[in-house]
Amino acid sequence: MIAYTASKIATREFTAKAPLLPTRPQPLHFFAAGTEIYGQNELAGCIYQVEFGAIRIYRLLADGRRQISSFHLPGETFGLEVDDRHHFCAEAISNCGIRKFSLASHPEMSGELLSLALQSLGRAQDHLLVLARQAACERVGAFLLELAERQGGTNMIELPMSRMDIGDYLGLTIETVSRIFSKLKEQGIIRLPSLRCIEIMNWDALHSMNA
Amino acid sequence: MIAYTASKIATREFTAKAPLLPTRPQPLHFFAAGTEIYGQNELAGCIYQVEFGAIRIYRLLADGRRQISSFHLPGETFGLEVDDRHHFCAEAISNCGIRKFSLASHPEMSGELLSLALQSLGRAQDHLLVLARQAACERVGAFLLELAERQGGTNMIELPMSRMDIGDYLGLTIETVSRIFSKLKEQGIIRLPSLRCIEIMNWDALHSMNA
DNA sequence: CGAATAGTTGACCGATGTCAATGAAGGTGG
DNA sequence: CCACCTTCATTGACATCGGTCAACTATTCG
Repeated sequence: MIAYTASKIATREFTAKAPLLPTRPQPLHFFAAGTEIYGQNELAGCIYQVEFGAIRIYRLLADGRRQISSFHLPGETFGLEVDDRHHFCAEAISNCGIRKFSLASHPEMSGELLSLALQSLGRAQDHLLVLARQAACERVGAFLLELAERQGGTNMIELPMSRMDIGDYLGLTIETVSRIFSKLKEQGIIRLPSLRCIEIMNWDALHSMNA
Repeated sequence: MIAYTASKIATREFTAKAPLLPTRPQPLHFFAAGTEIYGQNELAGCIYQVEFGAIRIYRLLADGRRQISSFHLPGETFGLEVDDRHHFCAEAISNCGIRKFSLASHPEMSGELLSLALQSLGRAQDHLLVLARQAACERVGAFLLELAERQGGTNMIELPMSRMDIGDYLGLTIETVSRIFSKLKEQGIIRLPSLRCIEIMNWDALHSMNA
């Protein structure tokens, strides 16, 4: 659908991360930005690992509200479900390369599943805390810290996702997200060299937003 | 600490639920209302099953804000952690009887762990959706439906927890929780025979609050 | 270069939080 | 058994944060 240009494949996305599933090389599947990797109610049974690009996992409510439960960056895995159906959609945010592992045909992976499930659980619980008890600016702060950490602790955060994605992840509107970015910029806590890039100038300030 | 009176042990709390861990009878531990079952940062490694009573799992932020991530009713299990430490506190809401299964000394239970983890994950994800994208009255509606379902689909819901617990679970203040209960009562959707008991009069209305 | 899309900013409003007063329930001691 | 006291819940008045609507700006893509 969308031309696959080199510029889309950001350099940092090739950084290696805990390679959980190196059983044997699986073919790399490409997904253009915006395309669906799997849909709600489809049969589950595979684990996906991001090679490059970024993906979002989300649900839709009947009235169109969307809730993004997680983003996944290179090296990270997704696709594990509570039962044999997908309860979420997975979509490529940017152009992606993804490796797919069928659980049925890789029984040697079953040992990994518990640790994958626990990792997902831990992230969900952390996210829960943010959504339940943090104000908008604290949510954005937590989001930036989380992204920075998952990108290796760098000052220069790359944002593969749109403001709308961020809002749907944090339970905020795009306007609020935008306003808070502007406020943090005014306060010298971050810089915004470009729309999809944030430089953290004051880590302490970000950390002190959270308890 | 608190006298253990028969009246505290509500009758419904003995109803059997999916007995996940019937490996062999474990001694029943008693916890008085308000007492801690385990604390944050303590060593983990056990699974707990509620025999009767109710417990809350929560974290505290530095400024005192509390987030309750889950409640557990008779038959349900809790205590599984992402690593070897507890990241949450567990407290008895009412007087409780609890069975404790050490993972180390019950290797035959390891098969259950994945399904326990996935069940926790599923609940966390559902809760996430509620907190991220639902208004206060929708949250309360979802909470009532969840409790009713976990109590066997009954119309008469017993609330073992205080308004403050409910607020800390739903990311609301006690005043808001109280106001919404009052509003639902006015609209004839629920009745409040007593503080800790809610009768659902109009299921459709509750369901239609959520998407 | 122009159109479409994404992001920012401002004005305004409403939902929810805060603070305070009142009311109800349950436990304790007389 | 009653009265008091403490704790919990409800209700109201008001403030505030964040959402909504709308205009404007910037960026991207054709």
